[in-house]
Amino acid sequence: MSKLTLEKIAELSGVSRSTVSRVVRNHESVSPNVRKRVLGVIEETGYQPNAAARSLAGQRANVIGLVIAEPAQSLFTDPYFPLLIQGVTQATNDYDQTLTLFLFHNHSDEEKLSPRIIRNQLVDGLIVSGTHVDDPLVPQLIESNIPFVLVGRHEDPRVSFIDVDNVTGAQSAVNYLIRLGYKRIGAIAGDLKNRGAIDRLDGYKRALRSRGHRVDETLIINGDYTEFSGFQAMNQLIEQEVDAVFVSSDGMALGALRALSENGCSVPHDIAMVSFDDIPAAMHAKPPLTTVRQAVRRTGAMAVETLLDILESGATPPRRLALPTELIVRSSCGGTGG
Amino acid sequence: MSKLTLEKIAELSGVSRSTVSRVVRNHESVSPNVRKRVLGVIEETGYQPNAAARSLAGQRANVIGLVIAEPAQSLFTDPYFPLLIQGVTQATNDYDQTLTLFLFHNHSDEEKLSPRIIRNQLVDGLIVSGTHVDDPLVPQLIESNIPFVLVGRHEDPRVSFIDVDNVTGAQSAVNYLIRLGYKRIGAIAGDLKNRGAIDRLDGYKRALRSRGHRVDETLIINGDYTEFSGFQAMNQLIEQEVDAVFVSSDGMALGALRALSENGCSVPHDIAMVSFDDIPAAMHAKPPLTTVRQAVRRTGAMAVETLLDILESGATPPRRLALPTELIVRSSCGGTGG
DNA sequence: GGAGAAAATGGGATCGCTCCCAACTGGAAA
DNA sequence: TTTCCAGTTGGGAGCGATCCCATTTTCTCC
Repeated sequence: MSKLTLEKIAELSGVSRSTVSRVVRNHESVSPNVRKRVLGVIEETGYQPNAAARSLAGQRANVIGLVIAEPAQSLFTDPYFPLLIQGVTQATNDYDQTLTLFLFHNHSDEEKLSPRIIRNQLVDGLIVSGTHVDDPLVPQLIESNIPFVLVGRHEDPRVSFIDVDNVTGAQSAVNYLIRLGYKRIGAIAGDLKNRGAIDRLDGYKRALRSRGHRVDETLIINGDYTEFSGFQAMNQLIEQEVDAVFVSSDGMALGALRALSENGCSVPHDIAMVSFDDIPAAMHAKPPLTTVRQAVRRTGAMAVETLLDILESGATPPRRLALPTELIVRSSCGGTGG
Repeated sequence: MSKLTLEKIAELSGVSRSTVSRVVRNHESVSPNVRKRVLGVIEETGYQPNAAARSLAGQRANVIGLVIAEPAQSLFTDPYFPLLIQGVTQATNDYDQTLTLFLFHNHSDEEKLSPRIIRNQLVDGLIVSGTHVDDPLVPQLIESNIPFVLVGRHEDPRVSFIDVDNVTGAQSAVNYLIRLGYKRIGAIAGDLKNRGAIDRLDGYKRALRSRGHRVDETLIINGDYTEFSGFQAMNQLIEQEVDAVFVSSDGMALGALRALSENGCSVPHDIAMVSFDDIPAAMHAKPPLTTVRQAVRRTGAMAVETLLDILESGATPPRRLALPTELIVRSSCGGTGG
C-alpha cells in the first residue's frame, strides 16, 4: 500500500489537509459531519500520523524520555528499576505517549548521551531517575530548559519531582523496632551518593534520637544496594552484637539474612530485621521480611502524569510530590507479625 | 542560546548547509581542511542534528525500538528482561542509536500499540522479544516490511532471530543428572506458550530418551517462570517421589528450593536440582544452583548488531543465530560441584 | 598549457506535518 | 435585502534535515 499522509487522507475524504489535521489533533472547530467522514477514512485506512514530521512542525512529538542514570549494577539485582519502568510504560501506553529509554552504563555514556538527549529534540520531556546527589545532569537539564521530572527529591527549588517519603518510612520502621524493645539497633545503609539512601539513614537516626537513643556510628555500615553488599555488611555488624538491624533495601536484607543464617543466627530470635521496599521476594524470604513498602510503579506513573501536566501547563510552579510509605509487618522482627 | 541548525553551523564555518551535512554524516568527499573547520565549529557550539528533521528527510532516524510483548508478570520477578534491556542499551549507546521501548502490559496494549509502532516511522527497525508461539505480531511485522530481529527462534524462514540454544542447554543439564546416576528425574517447565520454554522441555525429553529413559508425563509440571509457580510445581512433584528435577528457570528453581526446604527435603541429598539461566541469585541460593548459563546481555547486544546490519545491508538473507549455553556446576546436584 | 576527469561545493526540492492567516459559509441583526 | 460575525475551511510558509543535480575548483596527463 502506498504511504499514507495527511494529504492522502484529505483527498480521500474530500477536504483539505488542514481539516484532517484538525480532526486528528481533535482541536478547533470542525463541523460534525466532516469530522465523522474524516474519522471514517482514517479508521478504514489505518492512518497514523508521522511522528517525525509532527515533531518537526509542531512542538509536541508525544515522546517522553526516561533517563536511568545508574551505573546499572543493581539494575537487575534489585527490581526497583524494572518496576519503575513498568509504571512508566503503563502510563505512557495509557496516555498515548511513546517512551524513549536512556540508560547510562557508565560515565562516558552519560557524557556522550546527555548532550544528545538535551538538544536532539527527540523527546518532549524527560523523567530522570537514578541521579546522585550533585549529579551534574540536573543543573544541565535546568539550564537547557527541557521540561523534566525527577524521581527522588532535589534541593533546587526549580526542580519538579516525585519523591517517596523515605525519611518517614525509615523512621516508622525503626520506631517499630524500638517499640518492640530492641536496644542495640544497627543499620545497613544504601549507597550514600543517592538521595534516597541518605534519607533512609536519616530516618533511622531521627527515630533513634526521638526516642532518646544515641546514634552509634559504628553500628552503621554502608552497602550499595546489592545483595552481596548486604551480606558483607551484616557480617561486620554481627561482631557489634546488635539485637536488631534496619536494612535500607530488601535486596540487601536478603544478603544480610544469608549472612546471619551462615553464622547460625536466627531471625528474629537472635537478631530482628526491618528493611525497605517490599519487593516480591520479601514475602518469600525466610523469615518473611517486615519492610517499608514503597509504591514504585505508582511513582513511575505519577512521574509521567506530572510530566504531561508540565508539558501542558508549563513548568511553573514546580510540582513536588512525596508519596507515602507503609510498614508491612511480617515475622522478621518477632512482634505482632507472628 | 539560539537554536542551532545546520544552516547556522554552515554560516559560522563559512560553507554551505550541504557541506556541513556531509561532514556530520561523515559521508562523501569533503576536503580535509574544510572538514576540520566545520568539526571545530560543531565541537564549539555543541551542535546536535535534529532527529526529527533527520528522519523526515532521510531514511534513517538512528532510533531502534525494543518490543517486549510479555504481559509483564515475570518482568520484575525474573531478571531476564532487565538483563536483555541492559544488553540492548549497552549496544545502542555504543552504536549511537536511540532506544524506544514498547512494553505491552496486556492485549489491549498490543492492539493499540502495534499499528503505531509499525506505521509511525518512529523507528528504523525493531528488536522483538517475549512473543508467544503464533503471536500475531510476527506476521504483522513481516507484512509491514519493517526490519526486525526476533529474540528467540521462529519457524518462518523470513524471520531473522537471535536464539539461545535452549534445547542443547537443557539436554546437557539433564544429561548431567543422568550421568550422576539419578533415575527419576522430574521437570518443571516454563510457560509453554513460549518458544524457549518448549525448547527447554524438549531438551529434557531428548536427554532422557537418548539415554534410554522413558518420559513420564506425570513428572512434568508446568509453571509460568515465576518464583511462586516453581514453589507450587515442586510441591506437586514431591509427591511423585522424584530424586532429581530439571527446572526451566532459576527463578522457578528458587521457589522450588523453598518448597523443598519447607517440606524438610534437603538438596541435593534428597532431591537434586539443575536449572536454567544462571541469574545472579543462583550463586547465592542454598545450595548454590547448578544451572545452564545463557548470555542474556550478549543476546541483547547481538540483536542490536544484527538489526543494524540488516538496516545497512538489507534483510535478505535472514540472519539466524543460536548462542551457546554453558553448564555451571555448583552444589545442587551433589557430584563434582561439592 | 589546456582539455578532460575527478573532487568539492552550493542550492533547490522535498519529507509530512502544524501554524497562521485569508476566504468562504450561513444565520442573526439592522 | 444588506451587513456583520462567528464558525468553518483552505492553502502558503515554515520546521531542519537529506538528496540530487548543477556548478565550481582542483588535479591529471598528454
